[in-house]
Amino acid sequence: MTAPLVTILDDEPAIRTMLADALNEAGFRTMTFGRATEFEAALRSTTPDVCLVDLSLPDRDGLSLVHRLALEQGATVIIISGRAQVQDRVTGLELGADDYIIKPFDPAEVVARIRARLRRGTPSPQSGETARFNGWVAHFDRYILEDETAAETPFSHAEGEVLRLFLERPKRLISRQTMQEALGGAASESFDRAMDVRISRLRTKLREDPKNPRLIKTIYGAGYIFLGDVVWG
Amino acid sequence: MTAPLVTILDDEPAIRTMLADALNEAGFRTMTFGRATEFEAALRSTTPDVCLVDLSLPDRDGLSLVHRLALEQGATVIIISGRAQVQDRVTGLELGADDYIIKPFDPAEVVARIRARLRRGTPSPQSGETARFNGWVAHFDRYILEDETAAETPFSHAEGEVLRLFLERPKRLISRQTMQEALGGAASESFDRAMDVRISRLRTKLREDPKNPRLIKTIYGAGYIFLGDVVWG
DNA sequence: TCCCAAATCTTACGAATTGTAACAAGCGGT
DNA sequence: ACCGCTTGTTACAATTCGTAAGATTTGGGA
Repeated sequence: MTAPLVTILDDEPAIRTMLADALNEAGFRTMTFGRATEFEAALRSTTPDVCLVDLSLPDRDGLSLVHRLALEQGATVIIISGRAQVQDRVTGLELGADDYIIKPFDPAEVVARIRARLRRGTPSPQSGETARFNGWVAHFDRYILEDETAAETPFSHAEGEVLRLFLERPKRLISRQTMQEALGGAASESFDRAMDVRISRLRTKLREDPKNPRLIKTIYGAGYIFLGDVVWG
Repeated sequence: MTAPLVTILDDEPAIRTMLADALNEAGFRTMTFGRATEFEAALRSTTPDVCLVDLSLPDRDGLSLVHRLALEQGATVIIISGRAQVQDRVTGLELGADDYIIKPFDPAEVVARIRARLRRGTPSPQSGETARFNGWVAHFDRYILEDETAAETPFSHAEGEVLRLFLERPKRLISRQTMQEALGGAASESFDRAMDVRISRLRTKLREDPKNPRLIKTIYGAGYIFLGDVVWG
């Protein structure tokens, strides 16, 4: 568990050292750059956990750099800028920045904001065609569930909807209401055991022990939680 | 693929409607609350994607609410506050908030910041899942209590709420009052043996000797004290 | 020490919620 | 039309959890 690496890209040396000092003090590793080209060169051999980027760079348009970093590389980007207009902040964030800090700033806040980003862990896999979880592989393109012995169990469309919902929000409470909406959407109000039946059938295919389900937990009066460790792809 | 749900908790109606309008305009679903108790009640049946919380609430300390939301429920929390000191922002972020926006704010920026959070995907609660104490391991993610022989005893949601409360404040008096509020939040009203029953059932699962409880001790006329040596993680 | 009222514990019961087997309707293929 | 599969509906079983009420404990006063 090495310390997270934070890169600092700013053309003012004073700001670079101020940030680097504060971050080192807080237990991070740091790398500083005065020009975008240096920074980009370094990116080829390192993957920072968080990139601090000043928008006013001499050699390159900061925003397009942010865009590339965030969208193409999936990096966590925090903009530091002297431009304080709301519109600047909005466009910065929309181009993919994770946060936008205005100069002058307090290093303590920068540290706190970096920590807040890191707490959430890095990127998030988005849903695709297959997902692995706890020995199972779900193939949504083939409507097949595969166990660790490669035995295949087909699942239906309705079951797949429920399963996908669970796999997209693992370890979070999914309320009955949101599940209703996500599925048929038709709010047939109180008389809807349909959802329960779908879940029951899915549980059977996942070979859940009715007395002690390990993957799909019921929270009485609230909803369900899917407890698998999901990896999409 | 329903629109993300954003909850707004603020005691000023003008701000609530301003935010709700902007967010609806931007394509989000919204729910607004003027008091923390209402909000907490709603949380039992819904899981918002992002929670906007104003720190200056009439009926509860906003920071502790943020802490609970962020750490225990793993929710994405954005603080909106009139307190502009750096120290306020740092503590807010350190307590688990994902962002901190200062009043007065521009709704467009709020929208942009919410989008930035959602882009990263909604995280699942990572920390605060298990706690060890006196030979037991409580798995809050699985709703299971494990003894030293690895035998598993499931516990219900209501029991888990009580257990979590104890494990968070070990060796400190927890008054009946605070326990009531921490649990259902339901008004202290008149007859509330419900809490006693929850505790009784929890004691049974922890195999407490009724004559001589070692973990959950009753302080006559005051409340309870949990005596275990708790290690979280 | 003994007694009593308040506080707390426990047990039983029931309303609400959830699980699931069985049946029926719908749909596509033969 | 028949068959097999999917999926909703219904009916009933199982679970959760609060309420009620009697049992037990506590602490103070006689």
